[in-house]
Parts: sequence; structure tokens; C-alpha cells
Amino acid sequence: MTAKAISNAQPQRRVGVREKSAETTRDSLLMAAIKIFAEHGFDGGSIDQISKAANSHDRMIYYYFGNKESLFVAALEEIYRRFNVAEAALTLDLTRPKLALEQVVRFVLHYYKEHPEFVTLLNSENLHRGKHIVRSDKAQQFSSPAISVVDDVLRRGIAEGSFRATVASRDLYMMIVALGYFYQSNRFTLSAFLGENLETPEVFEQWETFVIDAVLRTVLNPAAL
Amino acid sequence: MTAKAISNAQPQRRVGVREKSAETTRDSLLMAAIKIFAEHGFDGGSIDQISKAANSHDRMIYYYFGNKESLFVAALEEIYRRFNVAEAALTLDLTRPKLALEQVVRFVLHYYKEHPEFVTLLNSENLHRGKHIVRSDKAQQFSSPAISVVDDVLRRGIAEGSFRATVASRDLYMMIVALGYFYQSNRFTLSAFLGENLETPEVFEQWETFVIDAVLRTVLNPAAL
Amino acid sequence: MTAKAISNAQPQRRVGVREKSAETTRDSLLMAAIKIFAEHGFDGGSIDQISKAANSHDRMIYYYFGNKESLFVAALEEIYRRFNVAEAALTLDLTRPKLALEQVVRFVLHYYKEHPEFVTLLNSENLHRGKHIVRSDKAQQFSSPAISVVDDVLRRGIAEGSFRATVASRDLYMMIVALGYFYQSNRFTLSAFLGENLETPEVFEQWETFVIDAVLRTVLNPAAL
Amino acid sequence: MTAKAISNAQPQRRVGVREKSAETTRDSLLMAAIKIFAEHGFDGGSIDQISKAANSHDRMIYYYFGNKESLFVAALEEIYRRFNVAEAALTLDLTRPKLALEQVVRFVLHYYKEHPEFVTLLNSENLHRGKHIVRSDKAQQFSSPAISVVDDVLRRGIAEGSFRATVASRDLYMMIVALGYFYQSNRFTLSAFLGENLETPEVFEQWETFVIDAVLRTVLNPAAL
DNA sequence: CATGAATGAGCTTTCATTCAT
DNA sequence: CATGAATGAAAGCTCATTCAT
Repeated sequence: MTAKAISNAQPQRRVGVREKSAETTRDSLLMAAIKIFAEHGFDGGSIDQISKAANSHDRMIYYYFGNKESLFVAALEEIYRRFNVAEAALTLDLTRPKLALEQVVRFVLHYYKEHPEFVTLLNSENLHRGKHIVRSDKAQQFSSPAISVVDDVLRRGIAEGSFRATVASRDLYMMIVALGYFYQSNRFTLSAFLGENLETPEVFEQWETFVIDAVLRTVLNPAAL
Repeated sequence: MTAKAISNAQPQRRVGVREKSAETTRDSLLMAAIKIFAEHGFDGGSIDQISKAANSHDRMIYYYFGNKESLFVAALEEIYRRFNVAEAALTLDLTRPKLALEQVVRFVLHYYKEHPEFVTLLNSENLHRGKHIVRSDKAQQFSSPAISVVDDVLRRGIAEGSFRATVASRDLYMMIVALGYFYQSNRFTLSAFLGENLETPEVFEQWETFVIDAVLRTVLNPAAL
Repeated sequence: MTAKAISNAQPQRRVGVREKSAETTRDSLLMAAIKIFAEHGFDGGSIDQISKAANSHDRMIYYYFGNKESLFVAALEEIYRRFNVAEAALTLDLTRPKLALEQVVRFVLHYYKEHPEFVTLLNSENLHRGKHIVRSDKAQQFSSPAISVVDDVLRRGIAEGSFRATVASRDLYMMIVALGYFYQSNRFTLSAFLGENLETPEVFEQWETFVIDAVLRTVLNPAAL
Repeated sequence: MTAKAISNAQPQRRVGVREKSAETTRDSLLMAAIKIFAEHGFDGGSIDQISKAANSHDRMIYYYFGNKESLFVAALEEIYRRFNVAEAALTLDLTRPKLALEQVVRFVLHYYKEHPEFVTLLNSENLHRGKHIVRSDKAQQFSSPAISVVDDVLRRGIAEGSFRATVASRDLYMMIVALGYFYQSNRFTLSAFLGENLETPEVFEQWETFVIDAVLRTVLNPAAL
């Protein structure tokens, strides 16, 4: 699937090359679905909005995806795929575990910031108690890469002696993700309640520094601090 | 629950002897709104569902709250009020900052676990970019108690010498909340991806222990570890 | 009923003098009804709009008028009463029938222009095939003064010899009213179709001159032209 | 009725063999809209009434027209189109201007009598201050034919010497239309007030005779009377 | 004299979806 | 491969009106 190739798919009508046309329509519907579901949630986003955003028709969604739920599942799978692609491109210097861990934290925080649809789609899915994702065959395989990256770094640090041996990679992974996710997910209510706009670069950087510090202090042997 | 304290009670009247008083109708609509909005979000929850859950009628919601959005705002205000009430009941031993901080973490994690509506309502509000809460006059005052509790503990620990002086109370507050919130908010997708059910007591306790540890390591002077 | 005394009846709450209070509420509801029904018609105007415009409550309309239809009848009667009051104040020089007829035309055209509610309420009533006005005991008595004025002038002119004897006063009355009413009633669609704004004073005056001319030419003996 | 000529037919398609073609559905909705709006006005006529009168469903109105207002605009355009079609079929003997003018008056008065929907729809539109018609691209072009017919006759009469040169065609047009329109539009309240049923053929004919006389006396040179 | 509470039916509009080519 | 047409249910909301004090 060539996701990047289809943004602004306005003139997809009468494309000329017959074989490409189908893929283009399907893809632009999927892109539109991600956008609309991210903005309005599963319930708030309508089939009509999506098909219009894709310069297509309601009927095409049923043609390609069957129904609204399956379209949502496809959207979820697509954003996870993208996350994994981005993460795979992350090259860590495992010989320096502390630095590598810092890189992981930075990557996660920036990815969430630059891909708010990732956060809102997952929120929508959790509101529905994960009922869509369990229908996906690909669910399990999505998470493993992410957690294994953390696991790799953690093992190296322990082997090296700078990291504490009692930290579970699952907990460390969840900690990093939680601190990145929450900031993005709740930035509107937080901004209102704290009286401080969390969307300014300065506040974000301050948070990033704090999170790196907190993660390292959690993981490092006191001697290595 | 002290109904009189509830906000926006426009139609004031003598309570009288009537079986189903106005106070009851308004309150049961609000309780139902919290329940339904928590389960289905703002878009997914319908006026009809709510009025039926409250054994009342659609029309009454408009009579007491004006429209769906104002009802949602009232629901948000109510759950924040409840959180603050619960937090106010928390008695901390400020002479022992480390223990007090642990108590705060435990309180937050348990409150989120036992009040999932708090999490889902806030998620729904953030999906709408905080547009409802900015309409609330009470927004600002809600957060201050929560963050000031953390601030108090932090100051004491710093004064005592056991806590590092460079930690911002806002960051510490957000860290605690993030680690509690995320676990609850994303437990369904996390369970699916990790292949492990996060709703079992054992996993929760393990997480709680980890969070306490992480928070303390972030805050404590290395010497005090 | 002191209709003129109640415009801007905002501070009618806690009026002090007990007896006046009721009349004030009833009157302000009636004034509001005329305004709202005139602007939105019988169907388009709501009980709620009216009671709010009168700084009162829905319930009061039922208290004073019984239901929406009776309120509309009361509004119709009131505007007819006002028209007759205004017409009664018209002093004609019957010794000069031609001039008197011109005065009648001017009066009618200006009354419609300055009382658009008269026109829109009657239109609304005609849309309902006059079903409300037939319920009014006062209906018949309303028209007689108006037509008798025209009749008086016409008789004088005929007696004098300047008017043609074959003109029926009913037709003459309808002609005058039609030319005044239509201009006001249809000014929006006419303006759109003619591409000329009929609400400017110049265009109105031009029309007035034309109507006077047309009426006189219809009535006068050719010799008297 | 030539359905293809109707405006705004967005969903174009092959007519096919289906029993209830789209053309039929759209048209019957439009016919029903004219009927219902004419009977109850814009506010009084409901989408439900219209769709049922057309043996169709609410949803189809939104499919073909978008919303209630656009349906009303389409109805307005259609009745104007019909009027113009009828007028175009009117063949006048311009060599005899006096007779031609009489024909125009007769045509207008009869058209209004036989098409009461024309009157009530325009009244409804004027109640809304012409807000719908200004949205129509076709507004301007509708009136020109009507007024140009009057203009043609008037010019001929002036050229011939029988008509006065100082009469404006716009005023003459408005006079004719006003006298026809008002009789039809206000026949219910007029009947009530005059105590005389304006719907009987005799009274109508008497009025027609009077109007022809009034119009001619307004236009003719005294010498030609 | 006035009001707060309640009601059921109706409103316009949008929903996800299927039919028939 | 794609489309125009159609559908029934439900959405949020407003309607005129009555109850009970």
C-alpha cells in the first residue's frame, strides 16, 4: 500500500490507468477515514463525511470495506503499521544504553505529537472496550516490535551494569508510552485546568526533559546517576 | 451526594412534598448522563438513552440543561467536583513526605480504577478539543486542589532534604496522573497488544508498585534512595 | 385597553400597584403576540417566543388567552381596533370630494407602510382561510367604518356631479386597499423581480402619486378630469 | 408538464425502464411541496406531509433537494416558471392596444384565481422577507417577461395615441397584478368583513369588469374614453 | 395571580445501510 | 468498477399544552 502517494487525491476521477484507479479510491477512503475518525471518533465520524473527504461516495465504502466497523479496523491497522514503519527506521546505538533509552523516549514523544490521529483513534477504540481491534488478525503482531525495542535496550543496560535488573520491560514500555500519550491525549483539558497552554514548543520541551530524566532515574542504578 | 452543591441549578424552587421532586429529576438525569456519556462518549451517548436511564423524558433534559452540550458540561463539572471531594478526604502525613507521596500515587491510581467514568468523560472532552470545558466558569478552580496537594508534599520533601529541589510540581503532578490515567484509559488496546489482561488485580498491583517506585526515584535525592 | 402605554414593558415585575399588574402582563403578552405573529406568521411564531418577548412565561398565555388560536384572534382584533382608531381620527373635507378621496388614499397607503404587522397578520389569517376571524364576534363591526368612509366620499362626489354614478363603493374601497396592501405585502418579491428596491421613499412616493391618479381617473367623470 | 426543464435537477441519470423512476420521485415531491406549502405556508407545511403526499419518504426530499428551504426555493421557481409558460401562450392583438390590455387584465385575474398556490407561496415568501428567492439565480429572469408584455401593449397604445404617455409600465404592471392578487389573497378576511362571499362567480365577474374599467380609465387619454 | 414541573407528539435532519442495475 | 436510488430508524430539539400547587 502506498499511503504516502495519495495525499491530496482530488483528481482521482478518470485516472486513465485502469488498474490504479481502484487502489486509489480505496486508499483515499482509508486516509479520509483516519482523518475523520481521528477528529470525531468512531461515533462522531460519519460515513458521509468520510466519503466526501475522499471525493468519493458512501457506496464505495461498502464496496471496499463492507461496513463502518471494518473501515475503522482498517484505519486502526493502518496507523499501527505506520507507527511500526517509523519505529523500524529508528537506529539506536545499543552500545550506549542510556543514550539509546533517551532516543526511544524522544521518538515516542515526538511521534505522538506529530501524529495526533494515533492517539485519538486509540482513545476511540478504548471507549469501545477494544471491540474492534480484537477482530483484527494483525493486532498481536503490531505491539511486539515496539516493546521489543525497549526490551533490547533494557537488556543491554542491565548487561552493562548501568541499569537496574529488577525493571520489567513491559512496565518501562508502558511508562514511556503513558508519559508521551497522556500529554498529547489530554492536552486540552490539562491546558484548561493548569491555565497553561501545553501546545507551545517550550512547554513540550520542558516536559520532554522531565520525562527523559524520570525514565532514566527509574531505570539507572543509583550509582550510575 | 450533596445535590444542592451541584452547579447551574437554574430552576430553583421549594422542595415540597411531591414524590418525584424536581431535585430528584434533575439529579437522576445528571447521574444518567455521567453513566451514558462515560460508556459511549459524547457522540455515542444519546439524549434518549440518558433520559430513559433516568426514568424520565427527553424533554426534561432540555428543561433542566438546555441542550446536550450543556448537559455534558454539567456532567464534567460533577465528576471533577467528586474527584475533589474524594481528594479533600485524603489525609496525608506531611511529616513523612516520602510516605505521603506514595499515598498520593495510590489514591490517584485507585481513584481512576474505581471511577472509569472520570477517564472516559475526559477523553471524550479532549476529542472535542476541550470545547465544552472552556464554557465552564468552574474549570480553573477544579484543578488547583489536585495540583496543590502534590505541591505541598513536594515542598515538604525538599525542605526536609529528601526530595530533589529541581522537580517542578506541575511535572510531578502530570507524571502521577499520566501513569494512572493511561493504564485505565488504554487498558483494552494494551491488553490486546501485550497479550495480557490489565484488569486483573495482580497486574494492577504490579503496576502500582512500579509507579510508586518510579515516582519516588524521580523525586528522591539519590542519597535517600 | 391602554395599548400605547405598554411598549417596552421590561420592568413589569414587582409593579407595586396590584390591580394594574394583571392588565400589564396581559397587554404585554398581546403586544408581543402581534409582533411575533407579524414577523413569523401564526405557524412560525411560537408561544415560547411570545412569552419571552413579553418578559413573561408560557403559562401566562394560557392563563389569559386559553390557547394559541385565541391569542391570535385577540391579536387580529387588536390590530383592527387600532386601524379603526386611526381612521376615526381622519378628518375629511367632504365638501371637496376629490380632495377627500385623495386623503383617503394617502391615509391607507401610509397606514400600511407604517403598520406592516397589519399586513402580515392578515396574510397569515388568509393562509388559514379566515378560520380564526370567523370565531371573532367583533369581525363584522370592524370593516364597516372603513368602507363607510369611502361610501360617504363617493356619495358626495356623485351628488356634486364630479364622480361617476356607476362606481360601487365596495369596488372603490377594494381598489384603494388592494393598491396599498399589495405594495406593502409583496415588496420583497417585487423588489427582487423588478430589480428595484420598493422600500425607498422615492419609489413609494412615485407609487402614491400613481395610485391617487388611478383612483381619481376611475371615479371622476371624464369631464372633471 | 415538462419535467426536464425543471431547475436544479442535480442527480442526472438515464431514465431507464424502472417503474418509479427518479424523475418521477423528484417531480412528485416537488408537486407535493407546491401543494402543501401553498396550503400551509413554509412554516406550516411539514416535510413529513410533503413526502407522504408524494407517496415517498422524508429522506428523499433531502436526497433530491438538500433541505426544506431549498425545496421551497424549487417550488417558488416552479410556479414562476409555470406562470411564464402560461403567459407565453397568451396571444395578444397588439394592433388593438385597448383590447390587448383588457386581455392582459383578464389573464392575470384568471390566472390568480385558478392558481391560488401562486398567491399563497408568494405570501409565504414575503413573510420571510424574500430570503429564499434571493438565493435563486433565476429570480430576475422570472419577472421580465411579465412586465415586458405590459410594456409592449403600453408602447403600442401610446404610439397609436389612445394611451397617455405619462404612465410608467412598472406602475401599470403593479396595478394590474395588485388588483388581481389582493382579491385572491385576501378573499377570506374580505368576505368576513364585507359580509359577502368573494368566491362566487358573480362577484368575481363584477370585480373583473371593474378592474378592466379602472385600468383602462387610468391609461386611456380622456378623449379615447 | 403566578409558577415550576411535566408531557407526548411533532419537528427537520442525519444515520448506516441495501437495492438494482 | 461504479453509481444513482431508496430506506427505516434514530438523532437532537421544539411544539403547544396540562398538572399541581
